[in-house]
Amino acid sequence: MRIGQAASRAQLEPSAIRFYESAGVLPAPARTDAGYRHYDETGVELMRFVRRLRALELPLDDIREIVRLWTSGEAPCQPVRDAITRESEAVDQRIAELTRLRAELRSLQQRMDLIVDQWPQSCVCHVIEETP
Amino acid sequence: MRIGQAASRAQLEPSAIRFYESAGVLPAPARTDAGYRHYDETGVELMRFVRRLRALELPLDDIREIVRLWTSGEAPCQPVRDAITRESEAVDQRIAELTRLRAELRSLQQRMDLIVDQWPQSCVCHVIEETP
DNA sequence: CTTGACCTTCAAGGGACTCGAAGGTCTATG
DNA sequence: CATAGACCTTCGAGTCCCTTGAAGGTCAAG
Repeated sequence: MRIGQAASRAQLEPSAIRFYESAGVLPAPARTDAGYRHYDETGVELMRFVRRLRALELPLDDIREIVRLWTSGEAPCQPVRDAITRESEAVDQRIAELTRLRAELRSLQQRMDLIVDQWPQSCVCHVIEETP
Repeated sequence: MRIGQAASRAQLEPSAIRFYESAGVLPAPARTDAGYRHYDETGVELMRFVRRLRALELPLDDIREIVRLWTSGEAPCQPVRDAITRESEAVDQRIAELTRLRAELRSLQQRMDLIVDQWPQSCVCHVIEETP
């Protein structure tokens, strides 16, 4: 099948597939006489595998290595576990950051609403200037 | 003062200041005879203002507009409130996404640990292949 | 006079793609 | 058989927010 159908079956964009190929994540497929990429079931399976790993927001560098082992017949279990561990920690950190940020934004909103209620004409921006 | 001192007083990198200037966020400062950028207190204050808005992870496009009003004497209160509202919603959404992702990652980790405990030699990657 | 710290500009890189342009191919229909 | 329209190709540039590096100029202290 050609890239469009492979893409829709793997739930990826054709542009993403071409990008993964150019980035060395997916192997270069066979070509038809006209130069069209030609994929088989295995190719689509590999795309799905990549999509699932990307859905976990693993970096492409990790996925490339995992796919390399996978396609060379070696089980990439340990790299997968390691990548998931790293990603898990990164996600925890980012959630903590965003939680702090959300509190900060909420507090700013409340203070600005308060000021607008009390002195409708006054400027509200100085609340930004308080924090160091 | 020159860019280095301004940067350390505003808690920004010199490269960031140059970038903000090139991006039209900070105004171009005066120059010494040798071509060095020369900043005064107002310049540093503006840098601090920008840093605080960036610490809220507001996009530079919003900050550029806010700074434009600010430096033209107009109070940018409403744009600031709007930008903070947008950012607040974006942060809420991202936290929700990451929370789902964290649950997914935790679940994968647990299932993989379980498999490794029970069948130490078996491949663990097929847990990735279950999800659609 | 030299050393070292600071400054200048410009170009490139990172991450993970998407989009557009210019052009080739395939298929169904009139 | 011609042609419309859907699909494919490559390549380059754009997104976002800076950082890093190269090549070179300036300044103060020793």
